[in-house]
Amino acid sequence: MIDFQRPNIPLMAQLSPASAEAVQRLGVSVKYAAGQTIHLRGDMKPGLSIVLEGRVRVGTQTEDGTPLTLAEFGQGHSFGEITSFITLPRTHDVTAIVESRILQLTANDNQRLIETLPDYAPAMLKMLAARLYLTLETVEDFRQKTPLQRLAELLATSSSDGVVTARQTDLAYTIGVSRVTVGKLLKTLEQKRLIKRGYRQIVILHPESLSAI
Amino acid sequence: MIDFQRPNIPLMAQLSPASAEAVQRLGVSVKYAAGQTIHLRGDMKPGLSIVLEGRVRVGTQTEDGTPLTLAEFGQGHSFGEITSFITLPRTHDVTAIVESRILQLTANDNQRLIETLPDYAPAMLKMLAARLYLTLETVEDFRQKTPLQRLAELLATSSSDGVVTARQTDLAYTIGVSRVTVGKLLKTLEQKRLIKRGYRQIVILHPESLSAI
DNA sequence: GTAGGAATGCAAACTTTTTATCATTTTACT
DNA sequence: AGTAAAATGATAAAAAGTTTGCATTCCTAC
Repeated sequence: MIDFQRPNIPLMAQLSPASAEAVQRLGVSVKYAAGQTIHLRGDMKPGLSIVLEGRVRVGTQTEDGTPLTLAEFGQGHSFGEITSFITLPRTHDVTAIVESRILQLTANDNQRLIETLPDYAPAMLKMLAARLYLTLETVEDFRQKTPLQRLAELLATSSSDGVVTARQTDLAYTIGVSRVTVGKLLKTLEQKRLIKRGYRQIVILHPESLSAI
Repeated sequence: MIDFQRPNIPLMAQLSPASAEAVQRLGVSVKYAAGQTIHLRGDMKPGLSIVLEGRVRVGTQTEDGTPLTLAEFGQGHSFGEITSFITLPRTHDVTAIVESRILQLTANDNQRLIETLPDYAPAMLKMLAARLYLTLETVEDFRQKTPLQRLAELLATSSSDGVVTARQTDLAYTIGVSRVTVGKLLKTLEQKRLIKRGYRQIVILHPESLSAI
C-alpha cells in the first residue's frame, strides 16, 4: 500500500500562522445561527468562505425543497473557492449546523492575498488539486462501482468513532439511488454483520470489510 | 440566461505571451508518436504536461485492458496538474492521438513558475477552479439525471461541426451505462430526429432539442 | 407525557438496465 | 480486392432499481 498524501486538506492548516492571521485580518467574520443559510446553489455572489468556528452543511434540495446533505465542513475548511476565481453560480447550498463564525473574503480580497502572501497561492492550489482529485474519483465511482460499493465506501469514509449520522435519504442522494434501494442495501450489509441500522445513524461494525467490498 | 464564463480554459491561453514563453523555456518538450502512451492511471510519476502540438486522449481501461476514451485535449491544454501539487497517483491514462509535442514540467519547475511568473498561479488557480466546477457538475448529473439526459448533454457538448466522433462503448463508459443501453438510447434519439447514427460517429441534427432533454 | 411529524422497514408492481448472443455493417490491412 | 477485426443493431431473459403505499418506530416540541 502506497502512502498517499491525504487529499482532504483544510486551507488554513496549509498556511503559516502569520499568513493565517493576515487572512483573518483581511476578511470579514460573519456569525450565523444554527440552521441559517450561508448561500444557495445558483447564487451568483462570488467569494471565498472559511469556517472559523462551528460547522457547516453542504448540500442541495430536491425540486420540492427538501434539503439534502452531502458533506459537512468543520474548522479551517474553506468553501466557495470556485466562485472566487471564476464567475460561476454556486454549486451547492451551504447552511450552518451549529452557530458558526464564517470568514468571508471577496474575490478582490482573495486576489490580494495571492499577491501578498507567498504561501497563499500554493496552499490554495494544493487544496484545489486535492478537491479535484477527490471529485474525479467520485465520478469514477459512479461509472464503475455498484450502488452497494458506493454505499460501503461512503459509510467507511464518513464514519467518526464507528458511527455515521445521516438519514437514509441523504445517503441515497449522495450515492445517486433511491431511499428504498439504500434501505435494501443497508439490510444486506446488516445481514452480513458489517453494520447496524439505527434511527438517523449507522453503526459501523467492521470498517475493513466495508472498504473491501 | 446568465452569461457564465466558459469553464473550459486552456492554461496557456490564460498566460501573457512572455509568461507562456518562459514556461516553454523551463519545461522539456517531448515528442510522442501517434498512439503512444504518455502516462497511465496509477502512475506515481508527478508532473504537469501541456500540449504544445497535436492532440491527446484521456481515458481508462476496462479490467481486460480495452482502452476507453473520456475526453480529448488539444493545443494549449494541460493535464496532470493534480500530481504537480500533491503526491497522488494519476487518475487517467493519457495517450497521443496523433504525433504530438508535450511540454513536461516537474513539480519543481511548476513551483518555480509560481514563484517567478506573477500571472502563472492565477492562471493555474482559474483553470483548476474551472475544472473542479465541471467535475462537480458531472457528479450532480450522475446523481440527478437519467442516462438519456446524460447522453443528450454529452452529445450536445462534445460535438464539433455537428458531429460527435466516438464509439458507443466510449459514450457508454462516459455516462456510466452499458453499450447496449447507449444503443437503445441513441435509437430513441434517432426516432425523435435529433441525431443520426453512424459508424463511430453521431450526427447532431438538432442541438437545441438535445440540450433541452 | 403526548401528539404529530420525521424517518425507517418493507412489499408489490413496474420500469430500466444489464448480460449474453448473434447477425450485420463498416473499416483497416495485406 | 478480399479478409479479419471492430463496431453496431437488435433481442430475450435476468437482474437491479424505482415508485407507490402503508405500517411502524423514533424523536421533538409543546
